[in-house]
Amino acid sequence: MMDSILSSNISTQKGDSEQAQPLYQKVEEYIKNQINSGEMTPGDLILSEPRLSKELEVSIGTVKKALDNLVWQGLLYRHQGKGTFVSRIDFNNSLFRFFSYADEKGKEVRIRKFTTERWLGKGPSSICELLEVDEDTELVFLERIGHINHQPTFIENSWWVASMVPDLEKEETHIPDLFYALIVDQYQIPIIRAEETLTAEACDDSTAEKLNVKKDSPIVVLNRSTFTIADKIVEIRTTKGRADQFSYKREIR
Amino acid sequence: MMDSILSSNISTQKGDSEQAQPLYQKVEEYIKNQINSGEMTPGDLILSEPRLSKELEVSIGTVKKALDNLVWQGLLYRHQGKGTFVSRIDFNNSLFRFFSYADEKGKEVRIRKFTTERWLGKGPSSICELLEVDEDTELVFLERIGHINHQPTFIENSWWVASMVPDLEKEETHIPDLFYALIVDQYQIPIIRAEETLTAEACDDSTAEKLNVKKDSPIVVLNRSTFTIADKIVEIRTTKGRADQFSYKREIR
DNA sequence: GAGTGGTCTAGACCACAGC
DNA sequence: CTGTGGTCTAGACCACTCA
Repeated sequence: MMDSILSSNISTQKGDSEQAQPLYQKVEEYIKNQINSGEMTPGDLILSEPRLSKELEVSIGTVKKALDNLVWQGLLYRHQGKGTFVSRIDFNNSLFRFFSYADEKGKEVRIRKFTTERWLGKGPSSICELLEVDEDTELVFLERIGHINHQPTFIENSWWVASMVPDLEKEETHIPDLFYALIVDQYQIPIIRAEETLTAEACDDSTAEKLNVKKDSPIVVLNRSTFTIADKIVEIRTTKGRADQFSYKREIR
Repeated sequence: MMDSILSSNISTQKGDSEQAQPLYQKVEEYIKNQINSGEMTPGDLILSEPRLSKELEVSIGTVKKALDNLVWQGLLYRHQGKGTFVSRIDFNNSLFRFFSYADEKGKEVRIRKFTTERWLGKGPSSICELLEVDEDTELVFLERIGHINHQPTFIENSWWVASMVPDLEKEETHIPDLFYALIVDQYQIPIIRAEETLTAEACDDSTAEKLNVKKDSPIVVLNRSTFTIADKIVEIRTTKGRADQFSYKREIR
C-alpha cells in the first residue's frame, strides 16, 4: 500500500498492531493543521466527504466521524447540499453576552457603544507581555463605553499591535459595533479563537465615574485574549461591567 | 413489519416517506425517558448495544450514534469491556470549582467545610416558591462555611423539603464534604442535574463578618437548583464567596 | 442533474473486563 | 472464554442546493 497523506502509521485495524491513534483522529488533525496554519481560514469550504475519503485513503464513514467531532468541537459547520465550512468565531458565545440584554419586562434592549478614547503609543508592560511584543512596540488603544437602556453599563479596553492594524487609531476609520468584522475584512487578519477569564472586583475611581456608580461597588471583569492563525495573540481586551447587570446561567449534569 | 417499542413512525429510510424524526433520535428519547422517569438511575448499567439493536429493531450503527450523542450530552458514559452507564451528576462541573483551589505557588490546597447552622422550620416564601411547596411546609436549613488556606472563603446556604430528608437537621446525621452522596445513598433520592446562575454583588453585613472582609466588598453569588427525577427540585442552594478568590476561564470558537 | 451532507444498514476485527 | 464498547469498511438511499 502506498504512503498516504496522513502522517504515518496507516493501517486497517486488522493487519497491523501498534495502532497508537485511531484513523479518524488523524483526519481531524489533518484538518486542524490546515486551519491553524492559515491554509484554510474561517468561512472557507473544505473538501467534500467523498474527496477526503479518496485523498486520505480512508472510508467515508471514518471521514464522517472525524468531521462530526470537529463540528462538535465548533471548528467546522455543515450545510446540507452545500458542503462543510470552517467556522467563524462566534462572539455570541462570549460571557459578555450575559450582561443583561433585556429590561425588567423582558423587552429586548439595544446596546449602544461609544468610542471614548483612541490613540497610538506605548502600552503598559503587562499588556506588551501578553501580546508577546517588546515594551517599546507601538500599540493602538481603544476605549468604548457600552450603554444599555441609556445607562453606561460596561467599559471595553482594547489593545492591538499597531503594525498589524495601520490607521486603526485614526478618526477616519469607522469602528462598527461588530468590531471584529473590520479586522477580518479590512486587515485580512483571520480571527480564529479567543480565551476569556471572568472575575469580579471592587470598582476603582475612574471606572466608577464612567459607569455612574459608587466607588467600590462590585463590577464584573472579563479579560479576553483574541487569537489569529498559529496561535498568535492579536488583541488584549478588558471589559468591566456593572455587576448588577450581569448573570450567567448554566446546567450541570 | 411489527410495531417496535419506539413510539411510532418506524421505517427504514427507503420504504417510507414522512420521516419526521431520525431513528437515532428516537433511540435517544427512549433512553432519556428511562432516565427521567426514574426507571434507570445514575450509576445503572443500560442494555448493551447489540441488545438495544435487537429490541428496538434498528441497526447497531444507529444505536451507536444515539449513544454517542447521549454520551456527548453527558447523560451516559461508556466503559469498554463493561458497558454503558447512566452518568452520575458531576459537581466538578460546577462554577463553584472556580473558587481558587491553589495558592500563589500553584500548590494545591484543601477545602474544609464546617457546618455552622442547621435547623428545621419554615423558610422564606421566595425559597418555598422555588421548591414548589406551600409556605408553611417544614424545611431543613443548612449553612456551611468553606475554608481555603485556613481562611473563610465562601458560605453555602442550603434548603431542603424536610419530609424528603428526615433527620437531616439532627446532629447525629454526619454531613460529609461530598454532601450529595449522603442524599443519594441514605435517602435514595437520585440527583439528576442542577442549574446554576452566577452573579456578583456587594457584601452585606452578616456575610462580611463571616468571610472576614469589609462590608460592600465584592462577592460572587452562585445560586443552584438541584433536580431529582421528573424534574422535581429537591434543593435550593446559595453560595457566596470572596470575589478575589474566584476566576472562571473559557474558550470561544 | 450533479454534488453535497444526513441517515441507515450489516457486517468485520480490535481492545478491554471479568469470570 | 464471552460479552462489552471502539474502530473501520463499503455500500445504500434520502434531502437539500445550485446551476
